[in-house]
Amino acid sequence: MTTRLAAPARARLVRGRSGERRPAYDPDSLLDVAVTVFNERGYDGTSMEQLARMAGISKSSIYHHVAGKEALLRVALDRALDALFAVCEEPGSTTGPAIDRLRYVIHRSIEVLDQELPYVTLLLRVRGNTPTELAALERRRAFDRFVAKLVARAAEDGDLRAELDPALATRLIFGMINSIAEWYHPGGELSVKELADGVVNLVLGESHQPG
Amino acid sequence: MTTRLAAPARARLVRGRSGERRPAYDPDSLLDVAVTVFNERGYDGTSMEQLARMAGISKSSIYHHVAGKEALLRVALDRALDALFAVCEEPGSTTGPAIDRLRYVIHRSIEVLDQELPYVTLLLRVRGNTPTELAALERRRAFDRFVAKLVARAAEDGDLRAELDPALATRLIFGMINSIAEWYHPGGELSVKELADGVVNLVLGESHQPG
DNA sequence: GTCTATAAATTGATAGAC
DNA sequence: GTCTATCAATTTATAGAC
Repeated sequence: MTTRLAAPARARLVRGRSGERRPAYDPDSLLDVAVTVFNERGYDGTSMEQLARMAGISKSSIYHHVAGKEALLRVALDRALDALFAVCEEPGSTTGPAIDRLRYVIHRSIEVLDQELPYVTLLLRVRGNTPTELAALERRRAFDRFVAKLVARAAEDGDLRAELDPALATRLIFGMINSIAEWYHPGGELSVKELADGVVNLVLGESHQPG
Repeated sequence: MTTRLAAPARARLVRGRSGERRPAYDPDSLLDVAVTVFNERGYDGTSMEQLARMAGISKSSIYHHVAGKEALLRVALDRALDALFAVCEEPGSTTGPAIDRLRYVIHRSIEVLDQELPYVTLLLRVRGNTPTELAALERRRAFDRFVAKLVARAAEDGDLRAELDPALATRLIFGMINSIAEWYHPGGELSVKELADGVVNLVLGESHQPG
């Protein structure tokens, strides 16, 4: 399945809603294209030439919008990481019993996956080949540590069904959550709520999220 | 963590156990090196030059052993897929109640992950950029279908704890299993048995594998 | 079975016109 | 903001000596 992106028309002048002409490409729409192609072919497997073809502009035009290929990657990865860390700041993640916080973070993480799927998918595939990728991996590890603490506290409270080492449980649970990016399609038959409830049900033995 | 592989000595003549001289490189040991580097930097992110440096031989020497970069990938992916399909043929996967077969396949899949970790890891990261990769993805889907049938039958028998759609359960469970490749180290503190029991415990609600 | 040298194509990125 | 033309470096792969 090769996604066909912007027809050349998209790169040309477009009529705005009041009829004015405006440039078709801002950095954001270019980012959308780039992330889609990166996810399809892998970051290293994508050339600027391919990127340009999919965006419907020439290779050199891309450099008018962004500093280079790695800058595109950095912005994309930060978008995913910012969304994940925002969840950690929400009241549901910082107040109440650890097991409830954990359920909340699992639910919200899956919602972030739904809302920012291409960006999170890209993040999950980063290997650490460049400074940009290493920085992203370090931020991702910080998120993992936040969740691991919740799991450990829920285990101390005796609220985890499975008798599992908390660190192992964290890895397995978030391994499951992250794997969703490989097949989930937002807006499809399976709703985010069904999906999140299913995961919580499977790993924590509860059917519904309170609230 | 940049793995340091073969010292140059490895590429030179080596004394066999009876003192005879023999060439240091056969296709198999080259494959081991290649798969390690592919997993570290990604297949597309690895050049033949880097491969040669890690193997301790020159770039052109590699072409004496294999047809090219993609041939190395194909052999590696087949090794992982052959190991997974072998599990499907084992008696534990083909006889008895579906829930027992499922438990068996989960256990054995994790054992394959342990025994063939670099090869399975590489398989799990394939994106479909080349004919070789597409063929591997198709074989992988065939394995998924085999497991999905077991989950569906176990659900029909009423033997699945979670009230989940079988296809969804399959994806979540094997998403969890596959994610193990991202952090697991064979021969470390966590044994394969503990790991497999932990996964089965978490998703099927059982602590031990019979047998 | 290894090497050096090199081919042929592709890569990320820049210069400068419109 | 887009383009063509181009660069320097890198990439996969081959030729041919030892």
